[in-house]
Amino acid sequence: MVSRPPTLDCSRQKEKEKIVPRSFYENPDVVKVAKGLLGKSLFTRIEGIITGGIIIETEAYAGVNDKASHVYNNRRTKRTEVMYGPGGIAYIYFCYGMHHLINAVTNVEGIAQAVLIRALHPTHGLKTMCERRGKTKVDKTLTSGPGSLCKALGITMEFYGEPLDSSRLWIKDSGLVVPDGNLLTTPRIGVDYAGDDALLPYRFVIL
DNA sequence: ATTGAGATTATT
DNA sequence: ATAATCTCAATC
Repeated sequence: MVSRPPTLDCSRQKEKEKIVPRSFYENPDVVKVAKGLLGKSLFTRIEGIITGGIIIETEAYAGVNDKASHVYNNRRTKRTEVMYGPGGIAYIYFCYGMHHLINAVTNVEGIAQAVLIRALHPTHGLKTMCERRGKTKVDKTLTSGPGSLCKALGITMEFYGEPLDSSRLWIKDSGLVVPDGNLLTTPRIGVDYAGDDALLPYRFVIL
C-alpha cells in the first residue's frame, strides 16, 4: 500500500477556508453587499487553470422597483430567473451581442437583487487572462470593465446559475479592508434608460 | 415572425 | 463618435 497525503489539493483546501459564505449574500441590503464585495477576490478554474483578481468596482441592482434592473416591474423570464433564487449564485447574461457580464445574486429566494462586478485588479493566471483577451502583456484594461473581466476569466453562459462557492467559480475573502476614504460612490454606468433611478448612488469603486 | 435595444469595448 | 454583433422580450 502506498501512502498518500491527507488532502489531495492543499492549496485548494486553503482557498476554501476563506470562501465567502452564503449568509454574506443573503443580506437584505444589496448596497451593503455591493460595498462588501470590494476587496474580495473572484476566481474561475477552467481546465485546471485558476484565473482571478481582487474586486475593485461593483454596482448594486435593487430589484423589481429599480428601473435599471433586468427584473424591474417583476419581469421574470428565462434570462432573469436566477435573480429570483437564493443569494450566492452567479447571474450571467450576454449583452450587446458580444459581452458576458457577471452578477452575484443577493438576498433570499423570491427577492431578486444582484451586484454587478465591473472590474478586478488581476492577481492570478495573468498569462492565461492575457491569452483570452488577445493581449501580449498585462495592461490596465486586462480586467477593467464587466465584459473584459468575464472574457479574461473565461466566464460565459456556461456559468449561469453557478454557485459562487463552487470548484470552478468562487469568491474568496482576502481579508482586505477598504477604508471609507478609499471608497468612491457614483451613479451606475450605462443605465440612462432608467430615468430617475439612473441617478442612484449605487456604483462603488476602490480608489 | 419581426424588431428594437441593450448593466460594453476597442477603434476612428 | 461609432461599429461590432446577437439574444431576448415585446409587439404585430
